Amino acid sequence: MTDDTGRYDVTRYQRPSVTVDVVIFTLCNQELQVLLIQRARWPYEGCWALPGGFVEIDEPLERAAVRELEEETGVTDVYLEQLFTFGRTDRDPRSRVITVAYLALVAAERIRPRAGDDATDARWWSTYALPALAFDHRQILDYALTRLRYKLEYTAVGFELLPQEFTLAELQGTYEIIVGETLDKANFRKKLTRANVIEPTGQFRQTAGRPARLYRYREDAVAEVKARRLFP
Amino acid sequence: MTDDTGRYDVTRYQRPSVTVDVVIFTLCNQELQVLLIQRARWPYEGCWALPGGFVEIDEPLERAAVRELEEETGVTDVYLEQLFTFGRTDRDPRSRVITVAYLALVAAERIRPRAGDDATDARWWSTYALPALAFDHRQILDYALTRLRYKLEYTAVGFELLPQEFTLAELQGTYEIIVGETLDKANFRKKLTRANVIEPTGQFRQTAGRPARLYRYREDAVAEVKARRLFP
DNA sequence: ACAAAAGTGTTGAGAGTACACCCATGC
DNA sequence: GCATGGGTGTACTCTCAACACTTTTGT
Repeated sequence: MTDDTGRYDVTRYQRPSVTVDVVIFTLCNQELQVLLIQRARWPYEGCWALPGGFVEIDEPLERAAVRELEEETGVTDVYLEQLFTFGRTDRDPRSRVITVAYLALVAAERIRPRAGDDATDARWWSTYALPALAFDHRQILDYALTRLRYKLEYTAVGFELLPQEFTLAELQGTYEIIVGETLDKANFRKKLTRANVIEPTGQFRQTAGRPARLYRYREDAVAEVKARRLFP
Repeated sequence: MTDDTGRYDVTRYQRPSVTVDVVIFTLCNQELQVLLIQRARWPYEGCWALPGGFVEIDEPLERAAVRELEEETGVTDVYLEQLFTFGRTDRDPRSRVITVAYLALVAAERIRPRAGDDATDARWWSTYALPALAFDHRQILDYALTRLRYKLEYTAVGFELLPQEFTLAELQGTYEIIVGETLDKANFRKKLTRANVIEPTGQFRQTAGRPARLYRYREDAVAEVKARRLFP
């Protein structure tokens, strides 16, 4: 620490503002969607932005992220992961603002649509057709997308976007949507079986054809699938 | 952003201090070592800590990390990667301090030993025999170690700890020291060959036995070895 | 019976692992 | 020649990817 020399102390420094921004993904209409809110005032008035806000002085970072997430979606207890801290000096025209970005995954049916309780417009956008974003939020979103795709390759994180019980076809569809390529049914199933991260519930779901066995995520499964990547 | 509702503005918030802390690893005496500095004053007076310091108000985050690194080791242009941002409210007894942790890898012979230019004691410690650390620095260091070991499995980052030219035995030794297990010589070589990240320089190094071929890192190599993990 | 969707088996190619062996140098 | 360390070949196993196939339901 620079102040170990005795030449500086904590109060001598101008302090930056610190915010959290949360990239909230969900799966809806066969699309990966992200929640954006429309800014009501300068700067970037009318522009869409990631949900986020200032970190309170007595609030842990992650709790700030959880709070923002809850304010916008009404859900708590979802997958939340710190992504990266963005600290360019010119990223906010008002003053020096450092933002800690988080990645959240929410199953579509868990979202309680928020009554627009503070006149701020908020809606889900397809990640394939995004509007212009405020600040460096486009960069943050791209980073989040890259991380999500990458993470899907070697962890079981895809379950977080599905309901508690799901069929293998639904899970495969999730993966296909996110990574943007089709996967072989048989091989996908074999890998999941070997990874040992899901278990059948014993229930079935009616379909147009043969009923599909329902699975759930194994609570005792290791989040990190050590063995190999889950898809090609 | 919470202030989009119009109820808040930037100046309304008490701001935390923001620091960077850098976990600087090197390889020396067949050990993975980390650079620590001894604190001269309260809090944690006399205690060892990671090098770090406050982020200037007009200074990008990464530049602050580079600056700290240069102050302590005299080197620039080394491998530097943002690790994680630690934001517990009680991590610094002086006030709310959020720290952005960075991971740096420096080849031992690049280090210009710094004359103790500001009476602060600084030295390298083996990661196997660490002293008590100030703040939450032990947690940060453990996180850095985990990340380094993990990253070594699927990237070529190990080269950063070696001189520009190295033998395969030296490279294997690096990996063995960091992951803490012995590797099969033949298989290690085959994997590196397939990964296509190194090339022979044409030079040789004298040894007690047959001279060893020298290699260098391929500039055009992709940092991320997509194919497979580099070791079992 | 047929369509639709679930679910399985087979096969060849390549990667991982273990271990034995050969090669070049100094003394 | 022999010790020393660098460097290679081989054989067995496992995983991967592709693709054809069987099973169970509704109509």
